[in-house]
Amino acid sequence: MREDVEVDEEPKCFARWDWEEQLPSPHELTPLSQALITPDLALAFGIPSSSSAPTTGADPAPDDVLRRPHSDDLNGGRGEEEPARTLKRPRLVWTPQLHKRFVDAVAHLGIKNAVPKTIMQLMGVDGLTRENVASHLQKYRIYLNRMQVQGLNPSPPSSAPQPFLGRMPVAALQHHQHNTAPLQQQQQQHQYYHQTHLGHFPGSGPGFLTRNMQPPPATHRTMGLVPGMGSAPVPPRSTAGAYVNTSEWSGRGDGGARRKELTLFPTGDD
DNA sequence: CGTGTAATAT
DNA sequence: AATATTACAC
Repeated sequence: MREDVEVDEEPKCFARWDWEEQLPSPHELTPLSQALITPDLALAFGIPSSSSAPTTGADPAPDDVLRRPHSDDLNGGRGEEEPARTLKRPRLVWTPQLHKRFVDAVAHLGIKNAVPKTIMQLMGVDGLTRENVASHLQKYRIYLNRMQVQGLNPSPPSSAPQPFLGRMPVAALQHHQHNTAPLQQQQQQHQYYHQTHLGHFPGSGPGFLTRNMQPPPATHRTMGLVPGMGSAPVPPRSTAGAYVNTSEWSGRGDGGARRKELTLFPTGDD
């Protein structure tokens, strides 16, 4: 009597995420998304507060970057193209830069006020969902607790504190420290994506950076940096770009479980 | 409806 | 292993 337990295979309906096609009109989305942040705070973080884009005519047509070059049909020109709107996004890769922004946001909000939605808004990284932040926040809290307990615990045996993301030099246990960073301004949300099947890069040992290193050389523009300007102020915040990468978890004995990952690039000063 | 937490899934 | 997803309580 053995019931064959059917493991629901994940439908091959990924390969695209409509978040680049169906959304990013900053003024189109629900206005309540940005109402929870005080303009002061938003300004400090360089978040585009509402639809004010008085950028001195720097980006008249932001949509072109968002459009998907139809030339990416590695499919051969057939098959899946309208798999409904139930597409799964690739897993988010929490790069140190992205995590930095997360920690910054949490630190500036104060642990008490740091809730997923607000954190997400403060981070100002588009493509980032509330679930992403919530999941990360959960892990982050566990990490903070570990550190607290560890400090109060006489655990003598050389037990090195387990890092959060490889290294986590940032302590955000303190409450709101008002830090008004002299940010200049921001620009529109420019998403740069690049689909690739790079597998993994060589030359990396065990560690979280095994798979999220620098993006392929094709993905390092539209970072909002002023071209060769010594007086270039702070690079505009919000989103710099994103790319998709296929990586694997356990490369040995597991059969190579590969999945798509989404790596977002916040413009980091770090 | 949004959040916190634990359990579970991929 | 790192994230996602779910279930449930609040």
